[in-house]
Amino acid sequence: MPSTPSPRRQTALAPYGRVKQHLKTDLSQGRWPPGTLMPSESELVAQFGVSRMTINRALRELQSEGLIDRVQGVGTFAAQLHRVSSTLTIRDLHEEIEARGHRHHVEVKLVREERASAGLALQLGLSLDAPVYHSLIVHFDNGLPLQCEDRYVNPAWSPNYLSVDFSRTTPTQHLLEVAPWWEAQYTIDASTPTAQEAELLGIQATDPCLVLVRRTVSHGVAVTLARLVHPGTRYQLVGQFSP
Amino acid sequence: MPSTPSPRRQTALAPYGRVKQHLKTDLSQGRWPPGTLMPSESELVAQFGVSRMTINRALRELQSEGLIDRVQGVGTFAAQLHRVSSTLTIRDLHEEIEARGHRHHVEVKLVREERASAGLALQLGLSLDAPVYHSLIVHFDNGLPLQCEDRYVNPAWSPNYLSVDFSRTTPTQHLLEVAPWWEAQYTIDASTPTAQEAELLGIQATDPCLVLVRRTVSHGVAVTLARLVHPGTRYQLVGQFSP
DNA sequence: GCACTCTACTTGTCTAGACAAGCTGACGCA
DNA sequence: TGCGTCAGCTTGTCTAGACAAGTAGAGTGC
Repeated sequence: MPSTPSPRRQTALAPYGRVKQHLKTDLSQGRWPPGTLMPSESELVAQFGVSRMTINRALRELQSEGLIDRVQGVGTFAAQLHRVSSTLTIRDLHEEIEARGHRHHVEVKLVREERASAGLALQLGLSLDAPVYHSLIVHFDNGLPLQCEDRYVNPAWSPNYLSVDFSRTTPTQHLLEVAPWWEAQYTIDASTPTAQEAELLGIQATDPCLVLVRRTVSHGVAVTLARLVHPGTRYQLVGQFSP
Repeated sequence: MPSTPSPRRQTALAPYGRVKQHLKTDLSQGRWPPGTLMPSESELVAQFGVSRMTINRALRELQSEGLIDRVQGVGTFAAQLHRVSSTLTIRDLHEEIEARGHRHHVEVKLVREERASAGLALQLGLSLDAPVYHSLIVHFDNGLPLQCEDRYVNPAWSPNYLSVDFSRTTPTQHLLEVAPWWEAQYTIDASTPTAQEAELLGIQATDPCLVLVRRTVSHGVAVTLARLVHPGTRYQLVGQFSP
């Protein structure tokens, strides 16, 4: 996201940055309540003594940050702030654990070819009973099970998925290489683990778990469907946002 | 976020949009692997036959989307894609339920002034035993308890918090009015509810819950600390992202 | 009252040129 | 060899002007 740019340590901000900063401050102090018409570009040109392109860039970036709404032919308005969206960073678990200075290792419980069930075929865009790769891997943080990764992979994307050494490369890393470009939808909820998951994670079947289900699509073709189960007591998603 | 803009239904994209689209396509097809040097602005000017400002805008937006890295004096590089960040939209529960066409109502269990405990004082930036407002509200979706909202509010931000009619205005809405500008940190995890929460939500004390703890800060001053507990079987966070 | 047109204003975008700032490598000198 | 200088590249930004496209309101004619 285009944040107020290159601070230029101690030095004056670039003009467009000054304009942005000024408007941001005013907005945050309640001048122009949400929905209010703000000054037009030409008014700001006069006020700041810069060219219209400079004003325009400042306003365009504020718009991309969701702070203002602009309507061609009408004007610029302070944004309604009801939507609350946040960036949530989900890093590859291996990186995340190493970044914490902990030791990461995995146990590969299963890597094999299976036949797609009806639901799975639908999710991955395969035909019924088509071959599909299935892996079941448990990730450990300093020897403690942290994630149970149950993953189905579309063989079209990774024909050699079955022969990857997952003790060296996590499936996420591998798939990022074969499909560096993708989109994903995910759901997060809390539920209890399956009996197998409970056993693999070394927890009780009644212990709450944070379950993240993620479906990844690349160029319109499904790549993988993953169910990531974390013991609720050991794992937390963190993030931050502003309106 | 600045996505490829104004589609101009069926019409040709604006030149800067064409450049963006072209580069995006090439990037997604693996020309310029991550870290590779991409064409310079002047090369792109020659290639696309547009002015440098137009190329610059396209590149600047691609950069703000995290697709490329640019270094002054050196060049433009295809971005490393290991970081996976996503936008997660958390709307006001009232809006969310109404948007689903469901009926939303609340039961206010508690609204009162209390004295800040040590931990709470620290989180809200108050002194020990300072007055703090505490509300406990249960939100219902079509009559089914969906969220238990346990909230502490800094009286400095909302002196009349105790007299707000929360059956008409949710605390979120109210606080958005008194502090329209804020930042928040949150954690999401799965755990079991407290005995009180289980009772309020009509679930077993062993049922997994999705717990969202959010601390909101405005102008450097803590506004509120909220613990939102959802029955895991009834609530799901959804989102999507691309690298 | 109603529909139309026309004008003034808004944002959206592009251009050609300019200067600043930062990096790299070649060159020349001690 | 080692070091400093400098040319030539890069991106970062600003400018003044231009035209396009969209909107709202005033005025006009029926």
